[in-house]
Amino acid sequence: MFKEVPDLESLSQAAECLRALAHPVRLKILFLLEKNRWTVGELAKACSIRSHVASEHLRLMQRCGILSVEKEGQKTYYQICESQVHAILACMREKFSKS
Amino acid sequence: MFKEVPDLESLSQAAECLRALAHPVRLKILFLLEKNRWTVGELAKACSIRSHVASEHLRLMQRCGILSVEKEGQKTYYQICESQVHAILACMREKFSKS
DNA sequence: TCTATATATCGTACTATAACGATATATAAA
DNA sequence: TTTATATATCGTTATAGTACGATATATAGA
Repeated sequence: MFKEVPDLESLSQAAECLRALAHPVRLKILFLLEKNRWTVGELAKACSIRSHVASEHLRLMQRCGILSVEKEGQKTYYQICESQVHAILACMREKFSKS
Repeated sequence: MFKEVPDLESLSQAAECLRALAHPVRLKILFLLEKNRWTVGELAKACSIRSHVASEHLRLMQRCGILSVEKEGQKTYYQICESQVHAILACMREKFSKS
């Protein structure tokens, strides 16, 4: 099996996904979501940001298929629904974790 | 071994690296560099861009430690020097390749 | 030395992102 | 129904990223 370079359309989609990950707060959110789903408010508190800001980051990642949503009453739970994200988080952890 | 969330400094560095990948042309360049080193001009031609634009993309990726340079005469060869990049390219290929 | 080639850099204009306050909506509880 | 809580959206402003033409540098060959 020899590896081709993806076409421009695929490359653009891939770039869009990577841009969605490429923000310190969004990365933190993803690391928090690695094991469990969290609500907007919980994530906002954990990241020391206002919840409407968290909401915008979450919606951005949802739009490009990284996160999925579950509404329960007032609360909205977000979780990772794109399996490749775990591999990318693992790469980042390996390269940047200070241990 | 339990997984911690990286600190903000690490998250910012990680985000910077991901931003360096998150562009269709830069992704294409990286896919081309997957096996061999290429010159600026070769990459520019393969990506249908002017070589000074290629040069800027390459320098950007070099600055954050993704690419390394070898000058030989007039030519400048770039190559991937960050091993995690291969894993990320594999993720992108898996998700976006149309096969 | 002069010229061509390859690459890099600079200044500018354009576009995209991000953060913010204000406001809107939706649910729950009083 | 009124009020509080949780989340989402909007409009604005600030900042960062991108592409471009022009120009600079560095090497090779005539």
